[in-house]
Amino acid sequence: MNSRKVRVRFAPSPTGGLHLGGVRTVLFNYLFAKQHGGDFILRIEDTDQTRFVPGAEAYIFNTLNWCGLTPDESPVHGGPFAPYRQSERKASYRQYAEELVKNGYAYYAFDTPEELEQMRAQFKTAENPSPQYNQQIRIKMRNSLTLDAATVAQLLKDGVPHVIRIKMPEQETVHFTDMIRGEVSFHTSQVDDKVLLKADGMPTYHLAVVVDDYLMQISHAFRGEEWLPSAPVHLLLWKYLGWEAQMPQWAHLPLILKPEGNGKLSKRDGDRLGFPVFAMDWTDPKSNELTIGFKERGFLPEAFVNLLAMLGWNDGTDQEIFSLDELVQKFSIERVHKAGAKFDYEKAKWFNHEWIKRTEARRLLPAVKEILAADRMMVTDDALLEKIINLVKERCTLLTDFTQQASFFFALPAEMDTAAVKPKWDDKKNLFFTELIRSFQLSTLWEAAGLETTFKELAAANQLKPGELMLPLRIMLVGGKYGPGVFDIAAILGKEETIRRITHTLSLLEHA
RNA sequence: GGCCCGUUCGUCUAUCGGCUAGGACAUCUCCCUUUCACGGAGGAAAGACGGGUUCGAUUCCCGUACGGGCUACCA
Repeated sequence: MNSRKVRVRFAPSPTGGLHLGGVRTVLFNYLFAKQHGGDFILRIEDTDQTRFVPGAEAYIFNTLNWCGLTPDESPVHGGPFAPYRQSERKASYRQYAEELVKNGYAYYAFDTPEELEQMRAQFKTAENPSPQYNQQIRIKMRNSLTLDAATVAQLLKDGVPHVIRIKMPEQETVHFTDMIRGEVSFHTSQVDDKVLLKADGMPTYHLAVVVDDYLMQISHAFRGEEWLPSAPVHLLLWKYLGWEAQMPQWAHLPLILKPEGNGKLSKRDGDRLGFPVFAMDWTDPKSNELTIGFKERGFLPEAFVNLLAMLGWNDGTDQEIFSLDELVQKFSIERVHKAGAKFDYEKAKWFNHEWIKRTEARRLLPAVKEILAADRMMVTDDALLEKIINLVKERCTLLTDFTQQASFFFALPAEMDTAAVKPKWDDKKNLFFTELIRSFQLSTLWEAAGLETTFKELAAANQLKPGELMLPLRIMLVGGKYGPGVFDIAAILGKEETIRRITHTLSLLEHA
């Protein structure tokens, strides 16, 4: 259809943490671009100066970096179409708005916020709870359509605050082909006269997105479904500005919904239901309130990207685990679902579990080290840690699970679940372990299989079932009813430490 | 309210007119394991409703219902 270079953009407004749905939009943009050998541009849409949040832009970059979705062009990466922050492009928008006015596609409006409020109050009825600045209303307002030319000229000359609004045509049907939804159409009589240029001289999203997509030669525009209703405004702007031939192809992505059904997923749902919604931790600079992120919850970026991709897309087979590279290869926008998807945290965790299981210990090492360090466990022996990771990773759903699964290798268990053995504890068992200590002391070869043999032979000699003794040994070494095979643990702990822990617990049981 | 979009197991989804409607998560049963997991076997579980079109509809069309989005000088 068009053979020009694929250029896509993600255009967030830096007002806080990056929502999971936002990251998915990035992902689909990225996949599409990379698959077609195109460029992925990050453009910051900071046209609302009242919503500036310090740190939000840096957060976006950190998040993309963590996910491995690096832009080719952005405020920090630079590029041939700089600047990539709309606030820095402010000067370029007015001319286009003025051009629209000159050609009769837009008009000046001098209504104050109070007047607008008044208008809404005045026309508000039960049937029409939110009156719009549309074809019926605009003739009742103060704008260059109702005021005579001289008055308008004077107002302009006096520097009276005003906006520029698009003049929606009366009887037209605007339609386009959405890459996901197919044919979509709107009747212009139902669309209001959106503000294009604000009184502060900044463009609204509607103008900025069209101008910048044009200037930056964007070929495909992917965004959330919540933008669908304003699509006719954008379509018309492309046409009125004379750029129709260069208009990108649109794709409106389905929304990510709350687990229990009603509405799109929000940060609040995560807080309420106990799962992350933001990609990474976000601390609101005003309230200092911390919102947990997937990263800090213990998700691998590979898993995060994978689960996001599967929310609304599949390759038509039963495959569910995809690497980023694989996604780049197999992704197709046509296979993206139309309907919104309810977010299922259980399934999200499953993806992470799968990725932990299939990721090499060596690559898990830095993250695990960090997690243990957060628990005051400084591990210096990488080789040892790697061995431990391999031993326990299949029972870790989140990276943070390594705290429980691995820390007993490095420190005496903080809690000793002696209650689990005490009810069935007797002198016979006590004797057995005393003897076990002795034979462990004598053993020259310290490895799992050998220890198990020693253990079982000794049990037989004492006429005890090994099964009755395994749990006590586990408690002695681990502190609780979890962890990998006991003899594997003993092998890693080493002779001295193993004996020390058995002795220690024995005395605990005696004095309890 | 208006406009727009959507609708297959509880959840994510496969199906592109003829299927015993498949898979995954969760759930249940069993096996493995005298910890917790992993793994294995099996079970229960779905086409919103009503009309068409058709030899035949989950699949195409139209209504209805339900769900969602938008309705700011926010994106």
